[in-house]
This record gives sequence, structure tokens and C-alpha cells, in this order.
Amino acid sequence: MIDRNTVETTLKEAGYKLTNQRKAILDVLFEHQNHFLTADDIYLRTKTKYAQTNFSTIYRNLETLVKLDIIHKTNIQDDASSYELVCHNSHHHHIICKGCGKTEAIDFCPLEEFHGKIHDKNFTLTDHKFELYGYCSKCQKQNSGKE
Amino acid sequence: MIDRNTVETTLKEAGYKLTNQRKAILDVLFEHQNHFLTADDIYLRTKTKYAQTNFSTIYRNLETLVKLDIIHKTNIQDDASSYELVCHNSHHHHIICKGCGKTEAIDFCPLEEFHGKIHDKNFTLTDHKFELYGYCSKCQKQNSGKE
DNA sequence: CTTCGTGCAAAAAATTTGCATCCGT
DNA sequence: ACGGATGCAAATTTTTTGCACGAAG
Repeated sequence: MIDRNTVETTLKEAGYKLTNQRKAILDVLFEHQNHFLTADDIYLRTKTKYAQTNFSTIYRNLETLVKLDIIHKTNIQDDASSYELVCHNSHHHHIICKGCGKTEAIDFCPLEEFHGKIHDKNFTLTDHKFELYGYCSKCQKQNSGKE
Repeated sequence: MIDRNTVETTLKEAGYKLTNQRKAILDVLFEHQNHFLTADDIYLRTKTKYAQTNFSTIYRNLETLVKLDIIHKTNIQDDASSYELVCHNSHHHHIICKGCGKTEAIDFCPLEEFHGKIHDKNFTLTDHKFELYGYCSKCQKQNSGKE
């Protein structure tokens, strides 16, 4: 698990300042560990903590945090971009709830299996994505009610 | 491999008409099998075949084709949406070149392995994504030259 | 001739940027 | 005081929509 201090230290060491807006964004991210939030979500929630926060600031900071590997960015189901704190140090993947963005880390990485089976001379691999989508128990109940 | 006739039949059976714009878009997609193209790419290329083609038409048609499972949509590296003809009937995944969008199908599906190892009671899985990213032999050469 | 599809223009949504000012160190 | 960070407004980029006209079956 990552902690607040580590994150703040990482930022400082990279030459970034600890502004109130930045802190508010981190607050939001820490309050929603294991959940992907859209930029808009983060904007709205950050605003409740630091009212004058601006969308540009959010985007600029999210970009910074991604660069420093403090947060993780993905596109749930090819829609809008979502962000989540990187909570684990080791390489892992996610199960993601399409309803609420809740995530769960999974240790299994298909690449190991894959390497054993296939060797492709035409591609030099740089990275990969393995994501499972579904509904968490909570969203499942809500959905079954609707349909 | 999917063929042009099958696609046209699928469209007709679903009650869609075979317009010139639609044909031009299919031309482009068939000329770029195993490549992800952005909506913009498709727009530009379709325009050379049918000059008055409009962006709205492109988006509306891509949406239709996705719905009919004729094309596949993804976000290469969380950036813009890209589309590719679905060329294989069986379930499979992709290796995707970050340079040119070229893809290669891989038969390996990590889900089988995964199911054997992990059973998660908190999530009902609906679908998944497994994508490998890298550079194809061509783009690799170009990149090594640049940097 | 009926229904679906298209172009156009405009709106909406998502993201980025320039610049003057502000704030953390 | 210096340099990064922010707010604001405006520009871009991406995607969607309403509507009248045109075209496919």
C-alpha cells in the first residue's frame, strides 16, 4: 500500500510544490482508493474541498501524477479516461466494476503464461493491458432491480 | 477471415441500407485489416473515395458497425478511439503496434488460466481486455533511427 | 413511397494552452 | 525573490445531435 507521505515526498523530490489544490486532489484520490474516478469526478470532489479549483489544474495535476506513477490511467470500456491511485508496488492487474468504478487488484499476470507459449518475432513488446470488467456485488443488485 | 459479402449481408439483415458512404467506409476498413485506425483516419481515407463524406456519417456508421460486431473498438494506450475490422470469428486478443496501429491476433486468452486460479465472489465478470503493446519490426527501425 | 441515411451546422463533451498573477520554498 | 502552479478564458479536439433533404429497397 502506498501512503500519503511517500506520495508527497515523491512530488517534492521531483521538484513539484505541495499546493492546496494538489493536496485536495490527493485527498480525493486517497479517499477513493481502489476506485477509478473520471477527471470530472475528481474535479467535482476536489472542488468541495478547495472551492476555486479549476479544471485545468485537475488535468495538469493528473498528468503529473501519471508521469510520476502515483496514479494509474485507463479507459473503462473505451469511454472516458479514469484515474486511480497506484496502491501496489508490484505489477498487477485489475477487475473493474462497470457500474461504480470499484476495482480489485489481481496478482495474476497473463504475460508469464503467454511468454511460455508464444514468441513473436514481429513485435517488440513494451507493455500490456489485462483488465477484467463486470459488476461488483453492490452494482449487480442495483442492475437486477432495473432490468 | 471475414469477407465483404458477409458484412454486407449482416448489414442488410439488420435492416441497414448499403449506401455509397457505407461502402466507402467498408472499403477503407477492408484495405486496412489488422490495423487500428482512428475515426479521423477513417474519415480522411473515406473522403478520398467518396468526397462529400461527413464526419457525422463516419461516427454514426462506426457506431453501427461496432453494434453489429463487424468492427472492434479500442483505445490504444488510453488515447483516441481506434477501430478495426473483426477478422476472426473466434475469441482472441491482439498485439498492437503503438507506432502504426498494426495488429496481430493471438489465440491465447488469459481468462482460461485465470478462471482456474482465481474465483472472485465479489464480481460478476462480463468481459475482459487483454492487449499487448509494442512496436512492429517496421516501426522499430524507424524509432531506433530517431532516438 | 417509406424508411433509413446523409450533410450541414451547431452543440456538447473532453482536453489543452497562453498568459498574468499567485504562492510555496 | 525565484520558479513552479493556478485561474481564467479561450482554443482544440473529439464526439453527438436536430433537422430537412436525398437515396436505397
